[in-house]
Amino acid sequence: MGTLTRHSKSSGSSTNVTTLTDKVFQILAARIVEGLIPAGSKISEPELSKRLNVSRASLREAIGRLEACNLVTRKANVGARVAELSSEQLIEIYHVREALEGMAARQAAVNMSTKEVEELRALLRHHDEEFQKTDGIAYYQEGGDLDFHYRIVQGSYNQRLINLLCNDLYHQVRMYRYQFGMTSRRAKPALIEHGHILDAIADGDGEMAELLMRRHIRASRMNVERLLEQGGESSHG
Amino acid sequence: MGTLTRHSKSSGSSTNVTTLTDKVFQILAARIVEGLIPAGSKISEPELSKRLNVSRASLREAIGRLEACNLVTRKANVGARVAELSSEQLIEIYHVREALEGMAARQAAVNMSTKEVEELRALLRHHDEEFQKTDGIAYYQEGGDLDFHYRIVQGSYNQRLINLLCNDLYHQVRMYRYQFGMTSRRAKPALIEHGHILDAIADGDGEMAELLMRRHIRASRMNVERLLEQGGESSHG
DNA sequence: ATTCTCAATATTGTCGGACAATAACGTTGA
DNA sequence: TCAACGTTATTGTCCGACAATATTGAGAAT
Repeated sequence: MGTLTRHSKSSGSSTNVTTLTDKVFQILAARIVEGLIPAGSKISEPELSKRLNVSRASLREAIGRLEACNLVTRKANVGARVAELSSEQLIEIYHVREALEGMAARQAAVNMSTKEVEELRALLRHHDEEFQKTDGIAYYQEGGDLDFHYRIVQGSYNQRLINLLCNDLYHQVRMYRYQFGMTSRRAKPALIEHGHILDAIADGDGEMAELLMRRHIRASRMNVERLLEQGGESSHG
Repeated sequence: MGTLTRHSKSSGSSTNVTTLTDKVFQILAARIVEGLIPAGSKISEPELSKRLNVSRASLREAIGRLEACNLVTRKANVGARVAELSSEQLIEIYHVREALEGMAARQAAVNMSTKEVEELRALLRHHDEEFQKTDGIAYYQEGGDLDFHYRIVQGSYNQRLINLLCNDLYHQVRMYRYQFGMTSRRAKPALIEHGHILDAIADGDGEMAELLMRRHIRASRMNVERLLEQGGESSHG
């Protein structure tokens, strides 16, 4: 197990994963994000290439892309290690998200179709029902929240923005969630805020959409900062 | 010429360029940015590896990084081409810069040292003198403007922000400037705006710094949009 | 025993060659 | 003219090799 069937024709998979390097990248990215490969651990090229049954060349290209996504760090002649996640970096990412997703919301207000807005509204309704049913115990989150943000970003129709957020930052956001799984008591307020953001987008009010999105992410960041102060200097220096 | 002396010990070079792949990347990035390799042209691995005197493996890793910087685009089994620059993409980049550099200015207002602020002020004075001397003919720009923005970004001390802007976007910004060399009639207003941004930063007023920086970049974008409408649907579809 | 030095070892960076899969191209045939 | 086909070139991938460097461990000096 854990081995790649070489030259398999990506049978019915999801995204357009064509080359072997793509597959290796996706597999490793998933494992890193989900913590299956622990943070800080070394990535040995000889070992991994054997375990995945791919050549070192392909593996190295995949590692290169992991580095571009900040999922691993590399030092020349030493090798790659799974990225360590400090709380400082987490905060940095929140600041970047605030800026980038704020702009995404602004552009989504202009560029999203009414159909897309409707679908997103339906999604929020669904999330709300889920939330009522499980009564805040089981979180709609872990996908739900990111799903909303993801769609807003897509709705900006700004390809640069989409790449930055969906190909780079979201990997890391998910990684952080897996690590210290702070699903926050903010599930309900977040849901409400999502609704207001969507309202502004439906109105075509880009300025308001950006303002609300930024406030939303800022609140999330401050919540995390609070938790970090209180709870744990557990394992990150 | 154009050949790499293999295994040369990076004698007294500037940045920490250690591996061969690093050098190849830098060389190609520079050539692409400066238009020495024309936009849209194919990047042939056999040819380039011969001309640069490096192996295909090293070259491919370098190309991978170029792709991560959006300097080339790649299609599986087809190869890499130097990124085409449409006016739409240029506008997209401006939007991203507005968001990102606005945030950078906000954080710079908090994190820049008084010494750094002083140096930046001196730089602006120098730019102003240059501008007076050449009386708006020769532009202080092409470096001057980017230099200012670059320092603000550095002053944010947000590593994520720094990476995004300095490693990815600025390459492309410079590329666009080389291509349609729009040095804008906005040199003087830009200088004044830079001053005001710096004032806000010196005051530690992050909100104002962000607002001014965003307005500054927005004005630049609108200027470009105007030029694009007027001047040229020359060579980008 | 602790620390320093230096040699043995393992890993990375880089090379060259090889081959399959695919795309680009030119030729032939209708 | 245009479509089907075979040829060719390029990319994706593999393997094996070696130099440069980092890491480790053993032995020597204090």
